[in-house]
Amino acid sequence: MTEKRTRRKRDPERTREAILEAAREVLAQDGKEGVSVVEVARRAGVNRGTAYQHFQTREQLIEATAAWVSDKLFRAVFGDPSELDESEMPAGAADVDRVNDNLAEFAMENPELGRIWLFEVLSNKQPSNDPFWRFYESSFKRFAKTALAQPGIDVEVLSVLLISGAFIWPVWVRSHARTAKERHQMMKRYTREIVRLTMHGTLRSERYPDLENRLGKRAASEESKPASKPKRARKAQG
Amino acid sequence: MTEKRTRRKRDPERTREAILEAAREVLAQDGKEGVSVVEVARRAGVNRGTAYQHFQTREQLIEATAAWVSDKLFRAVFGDPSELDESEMPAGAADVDRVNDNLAEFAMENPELGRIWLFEVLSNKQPSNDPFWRFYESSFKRFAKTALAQPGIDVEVLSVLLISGAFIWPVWVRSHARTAKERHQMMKRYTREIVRLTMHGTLRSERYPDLENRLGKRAASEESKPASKPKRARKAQG
DNA sequence: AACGTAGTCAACAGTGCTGTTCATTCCGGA
DNA sequence: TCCGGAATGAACAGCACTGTTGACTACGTT
Repeated sequence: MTEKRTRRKRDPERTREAILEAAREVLAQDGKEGVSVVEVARRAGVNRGTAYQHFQTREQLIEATAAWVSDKLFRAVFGDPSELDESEMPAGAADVDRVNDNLAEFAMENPELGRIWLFEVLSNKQPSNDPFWRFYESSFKRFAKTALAQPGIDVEVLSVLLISGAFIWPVWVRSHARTAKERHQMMKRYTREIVRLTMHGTLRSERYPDLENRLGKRAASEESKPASKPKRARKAQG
Repeated sequence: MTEKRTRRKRDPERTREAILEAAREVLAQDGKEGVSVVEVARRAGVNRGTAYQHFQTREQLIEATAAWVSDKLFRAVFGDPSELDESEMPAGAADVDRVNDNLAEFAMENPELGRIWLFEVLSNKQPSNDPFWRFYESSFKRFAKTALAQPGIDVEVLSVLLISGAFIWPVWVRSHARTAKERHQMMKRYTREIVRLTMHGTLRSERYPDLENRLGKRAASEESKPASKPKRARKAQG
């Protein structure tokens, strides 16, 4: 049962990768506090001592893993960071659309990776420091300024919404999408709904003059009740 | 420095609550694997032995905490579960709107609670078993069937999107919203953008016949390339 | 005033992890 | 062929936590 030692081929880089890969797994499964060097080494099929040769401490291992994940994500969605010049980036709807497609695809193919990244970013004090997130938001911002976009978009809110959704959809869906084909279908469903939503929303707006009013008075609204108890949903103007 | 014992007033219920409250904190901060009975007791200002009197094992403590959070969420958004009869629930747009408002408010007032709940649910094999999530989705489903809704909505995708967003927005925003007033403003920004999005989307749809086409062929689309490498965003049809 | 019990305290064995050290093996490139 | 370094293995002290026990203390109720 002890499926023991085949001594690892001597190849520092691959070994390092193997350790990071295992760390990624554990991180995805048990979260930051659940990562132990013992467990990571075990999964990587590597001696604990070896792990300590590559990463001085547990903290550094976790950090390196997070950075590694972040980099993978950025590259998958935007390509090589070194060839990127933000000032000359296009901002058409098709670009935004393509970014969202890339994102959805990456998230669907790497559910755990996405989850790790999201949780990790959100547990920082300054989530907006993450390169991917900054880049995503700023490209959206450029688009929102064009005449092609609807007026009055709150880019920050929308970015949070779309990024969160892209990463959480695959996690949600993983129970009923095991094959590549199924994953592809689920990815399509997601991107399609995003397109539909961005094109038409969910309400037939002509029927809701009162909601339109609510949009009128912008965030400035302070007078309204501070509200605390759940306002029970009652019969509508249907 | 040792801010020692003031022996706790004898009140089992409050003590239990205090422990759950502390467990919630730790859970929010360090995740499931980060919860230790020692730390929880410490934060609750309670002897470790006392914690073990209320919860037999660490596992049970965590479980109880998760259940407690889930219940709080449901009540905050939908009210008392016992008075709820799904068959006679209304499904107007105003109801959906109100549910989203309640959700946004709760999430904004309890960022950690929301985060815990979301992560906890997503780490289950069958996330859709969660009462809140089921209820949310089914009420949305009823709405989508009415003539007030846009046609072709993918309710499941949209539910994931909106629930995720509602919980993650506060986490995202917490760094720049410390006072109740700021939180309220942030909450308003969020709900406003959701209303705007559901009313108008983000694109001026009349300008994008090709995207419209993409909506035409439904999820059935299989012929398209399996796609793996990031399609670099290039100049659009602007 | 007395009893039952919530809460405190200290000690214990057991477990699993961290970080370190040292000896050993063996691979690959010079 | 030989040497440096990659990888293994084992051992160690130290720490933090789990669960359990037994003795204690003070509070609230009856």
